[in-house]
Amino acid sequence: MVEEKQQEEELSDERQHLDDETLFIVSQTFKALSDPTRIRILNLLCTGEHSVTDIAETLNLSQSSVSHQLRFLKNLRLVKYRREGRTLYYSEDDEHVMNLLKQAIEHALHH
Amino acid sequence: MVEEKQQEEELSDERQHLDDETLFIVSQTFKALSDPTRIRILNLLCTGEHSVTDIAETLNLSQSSVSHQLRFLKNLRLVKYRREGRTLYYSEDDEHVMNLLKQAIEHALHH
DNA sequence: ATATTATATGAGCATATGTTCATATATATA
DNA sequence: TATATATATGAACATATGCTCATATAATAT
Repeated sequence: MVEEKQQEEELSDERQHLDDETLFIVSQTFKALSDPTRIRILNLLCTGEHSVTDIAETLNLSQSSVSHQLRFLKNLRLVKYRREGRTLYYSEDDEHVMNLLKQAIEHALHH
Repeated sequence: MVEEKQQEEELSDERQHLDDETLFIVSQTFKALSDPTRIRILNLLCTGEHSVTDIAETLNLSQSSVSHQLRFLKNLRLVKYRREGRTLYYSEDDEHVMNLLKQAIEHALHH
């Protein structure tokens, strides 16, 4: 009986209470998606890998700004890169987060 | 032939280029979900409606802070309220955004 | 070695954000 | 009307954020 009650409490806790780490991960994930520049970069990377210069030119952003944002996204493991000579090709690295972004874009487009 | 080409361009534009309004809506939506306090409030509202005082006590937050954040969420139409005497009961008002939050929480919990 | 190209990085700055504190508003009750 | 309760609001403040500018690093080519 006692065990049963404890398990119930743990279950409801698991569903309702968010521990600090989970809260941090979730908030960081959404923070990554909360900036227009990062959204545009990730949306571009949906179409395949792109170099830093390419991203900057395509989206009409400064090289520095793109590089800073890519570092941010790289730290969160949302993107990865591959080197070819002196060029770095960036691409998506988190299917789940890209899915969240796609869902939000689709929803916003259909007003 | 000309029409066909234009349509192709429109289609690829539709999928790749994000207009300013869409970009704004998407970034605002994720911004709402990027703060730990707001996440906790929305997560609590998953379990049903709650008064401002109740939210503040349950989550150990100041009444003012909760009220400010609820105004923020209300402006984005993510929550609504119903009055009963001098008490306001807040509840979810955007199924789609709550779904995004639930997905992110589930994903974060399963590490 | 020197120059060139691609990218990264740090400092500085303006703006945004979230909290607290004090107070205002609104409803209910004595 | 006066008081208590529930919530909202605005100012002030500290911190976070995103950009630019200048410069550093890294790889390649001459």
